[in-house]
Amino acid sequence: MRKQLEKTYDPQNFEDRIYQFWMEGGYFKAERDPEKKPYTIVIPPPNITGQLHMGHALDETLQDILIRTKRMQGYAALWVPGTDHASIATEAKIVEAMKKEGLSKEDIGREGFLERAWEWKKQYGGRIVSQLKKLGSSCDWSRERFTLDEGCSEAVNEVFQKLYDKGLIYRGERIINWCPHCKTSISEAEVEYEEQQGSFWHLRYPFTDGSGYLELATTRPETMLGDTAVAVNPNDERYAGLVGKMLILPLCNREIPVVADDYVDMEFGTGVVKITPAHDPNDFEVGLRHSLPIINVLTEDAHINENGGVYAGMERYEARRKIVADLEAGGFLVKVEPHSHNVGTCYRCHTTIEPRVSKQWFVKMEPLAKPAIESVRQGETRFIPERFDKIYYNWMENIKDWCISRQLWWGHRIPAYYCDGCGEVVVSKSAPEACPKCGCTHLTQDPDTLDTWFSSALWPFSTLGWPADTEDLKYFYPTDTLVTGYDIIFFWVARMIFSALEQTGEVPFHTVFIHGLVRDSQGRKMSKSLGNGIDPLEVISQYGADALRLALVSGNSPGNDMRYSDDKIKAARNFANKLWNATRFILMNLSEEITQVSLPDELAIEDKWLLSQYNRLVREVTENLDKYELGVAEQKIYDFIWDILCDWYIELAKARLQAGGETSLNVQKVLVYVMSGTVRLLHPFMPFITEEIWQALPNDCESIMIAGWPEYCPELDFAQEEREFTRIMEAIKGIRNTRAEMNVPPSRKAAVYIETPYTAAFEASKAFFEKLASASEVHVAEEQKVDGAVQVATQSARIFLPLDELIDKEKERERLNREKAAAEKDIAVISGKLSNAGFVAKAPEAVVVKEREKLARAEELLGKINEALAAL
RNA sequence: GGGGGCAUAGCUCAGCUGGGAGAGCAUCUGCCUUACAAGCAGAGGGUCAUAGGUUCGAACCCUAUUGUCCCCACCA
Repeated sequence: MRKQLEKTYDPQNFEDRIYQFWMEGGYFKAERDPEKKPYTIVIPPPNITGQLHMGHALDETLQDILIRTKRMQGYAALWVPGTDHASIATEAKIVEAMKKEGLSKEDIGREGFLERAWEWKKQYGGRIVSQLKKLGSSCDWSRERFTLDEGCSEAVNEVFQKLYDKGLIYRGERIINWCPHCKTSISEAEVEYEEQQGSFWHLRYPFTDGSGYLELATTRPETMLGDTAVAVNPNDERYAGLVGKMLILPLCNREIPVVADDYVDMEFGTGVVKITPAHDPNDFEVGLRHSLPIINVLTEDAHINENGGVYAGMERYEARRKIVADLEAGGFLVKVEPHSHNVGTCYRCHTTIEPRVSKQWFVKMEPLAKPAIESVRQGETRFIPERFDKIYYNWMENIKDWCISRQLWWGHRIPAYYCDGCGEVVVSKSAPEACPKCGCTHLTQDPDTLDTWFSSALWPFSTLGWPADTEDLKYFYPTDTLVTGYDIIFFWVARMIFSALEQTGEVPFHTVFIHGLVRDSQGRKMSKSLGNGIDPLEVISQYGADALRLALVSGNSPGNDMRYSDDKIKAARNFANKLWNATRFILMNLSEEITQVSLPDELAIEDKWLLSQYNRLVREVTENLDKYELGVAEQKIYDFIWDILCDWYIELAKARLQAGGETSLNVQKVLVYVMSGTVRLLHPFMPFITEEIWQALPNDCESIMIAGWPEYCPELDFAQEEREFTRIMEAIKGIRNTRAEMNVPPSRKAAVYIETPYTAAFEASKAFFEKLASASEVHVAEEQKVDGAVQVATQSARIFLPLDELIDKEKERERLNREKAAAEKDIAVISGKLSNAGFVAKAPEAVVVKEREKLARAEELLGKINEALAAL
C-alpha cells in the first residue's frame, strides 16, 4: 500500500522527525570531493547568550536556501556552524547573575569567574544551536566551532603576534571610549550616538592678572576639573593679544594657559574652548600639539577621582550639578542654554560613554585597510546589493586605529607579557619562559582580553583549521557567500576582509549577501525594551518552520528591511497546506504500478502546456537563485504551484483520471513528474514539507536532499501548444466571467455553443468546458447560429450560452460595449505605436512582430464582439 | 556637514539588463464543484511622489524638487 499523507497539514507531525532523519543520514556533512566543486558558507556565529530572534531566523533561512540549493546542484556544500563567546555581553550577564548572589567579579577572582563563564557556556551555549535546528538549518554540525575554542584561540594568538611583529599592533596611551557600566574600553565602532537634550553652560575663566576674563561654553561642566588650557583660533582677532596669557581655573585655582589652535571654530559659541585632554578626543589632540598636561579626573565607573579635589568620589552627574552650583555661587556662570547634542553611548548597554585617556592595545588600520579597499574595488568580493560597497568604502577610507584591548576577563587574553624584572614587553603566541632581555623568569601576562570582534574577524579561516594548513582549508577556502545584515558590515564584514587578506592572502568570501532588519508589523525595530519582539520558536510551533521561512523570503528583496506580520505567516502556511493537499490528491489517484518518475510516451495538449511552463520555471528559478533573487524565485514557484498546477492542471486532470486505463496512467505520470520536480525547486525554501512529500511520492532516493536539482530540458519546450491551449483557457475564463456577472450559480448548467476556426482543439477539450465552465453539453463548429443566447467573445472564439430566461438584453449590451471600448482602446494604442516610423525603424524586430501579433489578436477580438453585438 | 534607501492598489510589498502595471491581505459577488472553506470561481481598485530630460518607447536611466527613514561625521 502506498504511503498516504495525513488528511490535514500539521507540521508538528513531521518537522522534528525529518530533522532527526537528516541528522542520522548525515546529509549535512560535507565531504571533500575532488570531483565536486566546493561551496562554503560560514555562519555569522550567534552569541552564546543569545536567544533566537527574527533576525537570526531570516539570516539562517537565507543561508540554508543557498546551501541546500548548491548541495542539490552537486556542489560539496559546506555550511560551517558555530557560536561567538561575545565577551562583553556574556560577561555582563554573568556579572548580573552573580550580583543576585551578592557576589562581584573581584570576590571570586579571575579563575573562579572563568570557571563560571565556561559553566554558563556549557549550559546556554547549546540553546541557540538547538533553536537553529528547529528552523531546519542544514549546517555541518560535525564541524561546529566556538570563537573561544582551542583552534580559534590559537588563530587569535597567531594573528596577534604576527601583527605585533609587523608593527601593526601597538600599545599606547590614547584617548579611548570608556563604558562606565561595562567598565571597559570599547572601539569606535561600538559607540552609538544618540540625540539628547542637554544644556550649554556659559562660563567665565578670569585672567591671573585681573584683566578680566574669557567666556566659553561647555556641555560637560564637570570636565573642567581636568582642564589644562583654554584655546582660541589663531586667526581670531578678538583674542589676538590674549594667547599666552594665563587664566585661573575656577574652583580648582589652577593656572592654565590660553593657547591658539586651528581646531577652534571662530563662528561657534564665543570662539573659546576649554581644553580637557584627558576626556575629549579633540582636546586630546590639542593637548598633544601644545604639550599640555593630561589630568584624568574620572574613575572607571565615572566618579570623580582624587584629582577632583572636593568633588572626589561624586558620581559624574552629581558632580556636574554641584560644580554648576558652585560656579554660579562664585560668579563664574554666565548663563545656561538648552542644547541638543549627540551623546556617545555603549552599543551594548547604552550607558553614556566617557572619553578617557588610558593605555590600550591598538591595531594600526591604514596599512590593512588599503588592500581591503582595493580587493573590493577589483571585484574580488562583491556586495549584493551593490550599494553596500559604498558604505564599506566610506568606513574603510576613514578608519581609525582599532582599540582591541578590553578590561574584561571572558575572552582571548592578550598574549603580551611584562617582565617583572626589567619591564620588557614580550608578545608571544605561547607564554615565554624567561625575559629575552634580562632573563628574569617572572613575567606577568597582560590582564586584558581582546575585543570579541578580533576573533570573529578570523572566523572564515580559523574555523577551517587555520593557522594549520588543513585539508579543509585547502578545499573549502576561500568561502563563497557571506550572509549577514547591513548592521554589522563595520563590525564584522570589513574586519574579516582585511584580516583574511593579511593572514591568508585571499579574500575570505567572494560574495557578501546583505539583508535588512525584520521589523514589527508597524515598522518598528523589534526590541526588548519595546517588548514587540516575535519569538520565532513560537511561530514555528504554531505554523511550522516552513511557513516561517517562506514568509521571511517572500516579497523581500536584498538589503531591504521587511515587516513581520501574522498575515504573512498565515499566507505561507496556507500555501503549505495547498501543496500538501495537491500532493494528497495525486497520491489518492496514483496507481500502484507507478513506481518511478517518468513521462508518458504520449502527451496531451494540456500536459505539454503544463510541462512547458514547468520547464521554464526550472530555468528561471535556477537563474534567480544564482543571482540571489530569492524572493523572485519563491514567488515564481508559489504562482506555479497554486495557479498553474492546482487551479488549472489538477482540475483539468480530473476528467482523464476518471477515465481510467492508459489515459489515467498518463496523467498520473505527468502529475508525479511535475510535482517531483517542483518540490525539489521548493525544497531550499521549505525543506520539511518537501521532504515529507518527496518520500511519499515515487522517487529514486531516500531523501530529497540528495535528489538532484531539476534541469531545463529543451525538448519540454512546447511554445506552440502553450499558445494553443491558452485559447481554450480564455474561452473557459470568458464563460466563467460572463456567468459570474449574470449571477448564474455553477449548479445551473448550460449548453455551450462554440464558434471557432480551431474546431479540433476545442472539440478535444469538451470535457474541460463541462468540468470547468459548467457546460451541460458542448457544440463546436466553425459557424454557430443560436438565438436568444448570451455571447462571449474571445480572440479565437465566439461562444453562445443559451440562458434565455436569464438574459437582460440591456445589461448584456452594456457589458459587450464595455468590452468593445476596451478592445478599441487596445487597438488605438497598438496601431499608434505601429504607425510611428521611429518605433518600426528602431525597436528590435521581435518587439515589432509582437506588437503586430497583438494588433491582429485585438482586431480579431473586436470583430467577435461586434458580431455579438449585432446578433443581440 | 557627508552618504544612502524608500515613495507602485485601502494595507504590506514584488517588479531581474527600459518593450502590454503584479502578489498577499483587505473589500464586494457567487459557490460545501468528492485534494484543500487554511478552499474554488469572479469583480472592483493604481497620473507607479512631483517637475523636467534622454529614448521610437520610462515604474525602471539622468537632473532637480518634496516627503520619509537610515548610516557616517560631529562645533566645545
